[in-house]
Amino acid sequence: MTIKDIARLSGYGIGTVSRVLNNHSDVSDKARKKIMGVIEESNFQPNSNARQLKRQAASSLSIIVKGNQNMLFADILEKMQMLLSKNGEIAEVSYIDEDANEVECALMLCRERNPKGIIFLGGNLDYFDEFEGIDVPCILVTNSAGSLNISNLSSFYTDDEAAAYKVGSYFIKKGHKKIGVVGGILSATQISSLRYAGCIRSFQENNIPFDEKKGYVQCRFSMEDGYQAMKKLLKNMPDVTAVIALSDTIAVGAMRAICDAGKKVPDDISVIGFDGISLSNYCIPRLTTIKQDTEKMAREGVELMLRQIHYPDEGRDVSIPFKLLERESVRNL
Amino acid sequence: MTIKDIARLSGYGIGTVSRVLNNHSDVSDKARKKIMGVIEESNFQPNSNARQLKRQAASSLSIIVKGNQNMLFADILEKMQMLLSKNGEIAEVSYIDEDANEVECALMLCRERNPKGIIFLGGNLDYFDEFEGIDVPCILVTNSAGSLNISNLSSFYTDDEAAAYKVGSYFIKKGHKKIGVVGGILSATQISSLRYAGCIRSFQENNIPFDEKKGYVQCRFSMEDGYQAMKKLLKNMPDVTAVIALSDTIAVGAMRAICDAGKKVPDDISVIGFDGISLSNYCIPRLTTIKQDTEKMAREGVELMLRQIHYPDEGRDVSIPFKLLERESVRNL
DNA sequence: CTGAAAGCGCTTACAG
DNA sequence: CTGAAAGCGCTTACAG
Repeated sequence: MTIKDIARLSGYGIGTVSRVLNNHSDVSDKARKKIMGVIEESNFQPNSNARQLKRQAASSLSIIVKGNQNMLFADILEKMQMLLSKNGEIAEVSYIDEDANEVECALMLCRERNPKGIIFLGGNLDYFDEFEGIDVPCILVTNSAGSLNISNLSSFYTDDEAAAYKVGSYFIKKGHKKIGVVGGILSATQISSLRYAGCIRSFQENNIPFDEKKGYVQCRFSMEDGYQAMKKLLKNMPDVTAVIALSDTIAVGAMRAICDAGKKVPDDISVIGFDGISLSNYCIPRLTTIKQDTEKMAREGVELMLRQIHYPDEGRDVSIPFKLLERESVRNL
Repeated sequence: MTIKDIARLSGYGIGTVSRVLNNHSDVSDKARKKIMGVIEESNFQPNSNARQLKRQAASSLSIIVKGNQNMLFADILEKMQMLLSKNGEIAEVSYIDEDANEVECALMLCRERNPKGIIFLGGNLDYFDEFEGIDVPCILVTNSAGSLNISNLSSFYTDDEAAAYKVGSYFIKKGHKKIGVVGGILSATQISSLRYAGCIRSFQENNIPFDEKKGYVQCRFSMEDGYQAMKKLLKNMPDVTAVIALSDTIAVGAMRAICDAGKKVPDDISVIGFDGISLSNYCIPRLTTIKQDTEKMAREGVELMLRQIHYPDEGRDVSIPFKLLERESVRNL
């Protein structure tokens, strides 16, 4: 069933059918009615490849999410889609692996789907040197792209270094001196490096001794990895009293490992996570964590995108305030 | 940059360029080399809309996932993608809302992307009466489509009724008599209805009194909803000793609510979940749950899809055995 | 082995 | 308000 069939069936030309399909105003009511009838009856749906090919015009937005299982991104995505649909925009979302190249993915999207704009949930700055092929407005969320200085690339991010510094300082203020860090593979993700750097700075400024070899166990962002990393940390530092987990997911795994080692959170070991995903408020004990303001990231990101679609604009690089949520997983020493 | 430019730049015709692009054998080495050089140099990428429009031939598989935050589906998806890529197949995945119409989505995909086959992760049988427009092989996972009798629709599922029956009976065998059920909105999801029916059957066969009005609190599949539902159940049935949560996510919320009410799992109240997602093994206490065999679902689903792509075949409706994982959230009464 | 041409299903000036 | 026609960027018989 093609537009030709509809034209034949309705007795009009394909041009008129196309106009009806695209809601143009210059069609007689009679023609519109007749054609609509045939379309509905035959359940016709225009071929979107032909449509895209012809109009070369952008139809929707694209969102690229790094990681299938990332609960933080799932949260932001949900909020963004709500805002977008409230503004009459549709977004196609593509999930890629946590380590995959998002810019390559964006390039492909540009060719195939021709989006009006692209939102990246998570990103690795290393990949962005191929960015020149992309000329629609882009927004990167949770990472800063400020250092790249690309005019059609904005970013909304949490200051991870400062957040981690706050976590470290908080532990120290609570009297902790034997602090360990689990999670994040430094070479792979900027977020980990930034958070780790913040931890280190807090230790140094407060003269807290820290043995990088023993006190820091790298791992991927999953519960199982957090679990294994914590077990290792417990071996490296049997007297550890406070653990900074570089994400909530890792923290949940770490708390389980602490429990399995016969210790209690926070009585024996205190734990703080990052992100503030929903789970952090339902685990037992409730996790003290850095809450990223996903609400604000989603809102400001979408607003800027909507604006830029219409009026090309300078890129922005906006740090979104975070908050340390004090809950049940930390005790005073 | 189009195929025409490449033809001009290389001194060959567009037909030859196209043949090189599609790896046809009937091209001279000289031409291939020259053209490849130009392609690489100019970083040319064929327009996939034109390609799709022309060849009308299926290129990849599609996977439709119902729910962004569904950790069970994320797990199955990951396994399927691994298997698919091992077999040289690529799958495009589309996420839709937990309540959205997956058949509508599939129909759109068929028009736009022309997939070789479609895999549904989750599905609502009510939507499948519009299925006739789809004629590629389809696989539905975690639901049974057997009752539909559609020849190009197979399903791999857990027998939810039997699983719930087993959970109910297990509690009863452990001496529990005051049993509550949280989660799942019966009118919205078949899975909930099936699981609930299994619970009821176990109660009836064992003469356990059950007041549907008080003992069953419906809720959506999230921790927050599980939390609220459990609070309500606690009010309805202050003497409840065992809770069947219709998913692990709900169970985690429920355990938190129990804890906030000053009670302990499993000492005061036992909890069992469904699905066996990763989290169920890291929460405190570890959750006793029905483990769906995602490994097997993924493997058998992908295998059948691969076979059907090549040799059209009858649909199958296969129940995948589940397992009750006995962990730490249940006690003997 | 190669090129010229038809055609995939649409949209949109253009002419009436 | 409407139709005939050009053309989006490809692929693939067809003819050589």
